[in-house]
Amino acid sequence: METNLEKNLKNFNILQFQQDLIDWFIREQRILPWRKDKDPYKIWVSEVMLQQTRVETVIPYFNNFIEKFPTIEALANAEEEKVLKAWEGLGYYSRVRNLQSAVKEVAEKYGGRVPDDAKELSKLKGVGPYTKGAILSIAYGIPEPAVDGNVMRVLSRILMIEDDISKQKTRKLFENAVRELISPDQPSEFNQGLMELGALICTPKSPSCLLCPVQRHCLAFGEGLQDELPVKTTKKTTKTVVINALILRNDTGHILVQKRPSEGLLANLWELPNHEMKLHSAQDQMEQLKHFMKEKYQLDVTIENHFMNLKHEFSHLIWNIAVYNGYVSGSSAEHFVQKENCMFLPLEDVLRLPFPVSYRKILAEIKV
DNA sequence: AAGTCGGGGTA
DNA sequence: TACCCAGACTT
Repeated sequence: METNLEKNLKNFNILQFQQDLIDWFIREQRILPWRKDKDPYKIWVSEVMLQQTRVETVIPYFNNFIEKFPTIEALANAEEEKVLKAWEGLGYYSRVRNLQSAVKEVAEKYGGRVPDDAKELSKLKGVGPYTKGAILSIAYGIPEPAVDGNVMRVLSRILMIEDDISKQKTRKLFENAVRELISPDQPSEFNQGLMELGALICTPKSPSCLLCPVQRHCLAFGEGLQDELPVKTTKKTTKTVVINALILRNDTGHILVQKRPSEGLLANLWELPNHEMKLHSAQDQMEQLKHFMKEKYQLDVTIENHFMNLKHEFSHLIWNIAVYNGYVSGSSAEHFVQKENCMFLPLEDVLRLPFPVSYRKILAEIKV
């Protein structure tokens, strides 16, 4: 039984397509910091940073990260807190915790050399099908598919593939397509060419087909259907959570901060003491906050005033944060025990810790 | 297969 | 607003 993909590849000039794509990429590619050499470690770092993140956003983070952690050994031996600080603001923080964990494994098991084997790469934390293929093809010149969102969009148009790209299994279909198309001699340029084309020409909306170097190969353009592809179903459920947060000072003006749990949302980042508002409560917000501080920290706090409100949107969640100022007197605070994940610190020390963007915006408003 | 996990740029 | 971005992991 002939598949749809096989049918559409039948009259497809693969060699000419490779040459048109690769020639264009070599001619038009952007100058990017991770393209300066083929150090597998740097390629790896860049690929992890680029997951669900735009190139322009990544550039300064990449430069700073490589400056601080220039080698496998440097990252393997770094404190997690320093590593998270270098990732602060980039989002998806489990990426960098997985990266450091995997780098430690490479240092121990492979003598600090990034594996060039698909199975060994797949065992590393945070290295999925895309990142594995990107490292193999870009750093080692091995013809493996590296299918990301760009590649699925580009190839869905070129090959008229109408499968839903939001489905997990569809990626395998595109990997098979790439295996048919990829240049065995220049897999790095081929894979990067597909992604660069998706970023610069074959964009999600209003693709620049008149400028496209592979226009003559594109089945969707031939039919005028480029705007109908790719097929992607969307689902979005964003619930809103109301949060009370407290800037709590003690007699010396130090501020209470705590470290978030090691799993889940914003794992291992720091935050101000806070709790989720119970709606329909008889207590008002300030009463709930005072009660919460007594229950969790055994602190008798005085809420002074409302400081600011902040709305922070995640992909699937919205935080409405109401921030208050408060203080705790020495007599009430004297029994408080500083712990490594919960302590009073002077503001200058607080600012050295890694915070989510939402809390960093609050801290930025605090004067002295 | 569906849900979780950030943040910012763009139309 | 509603996508979308050089995805991976958990359930």
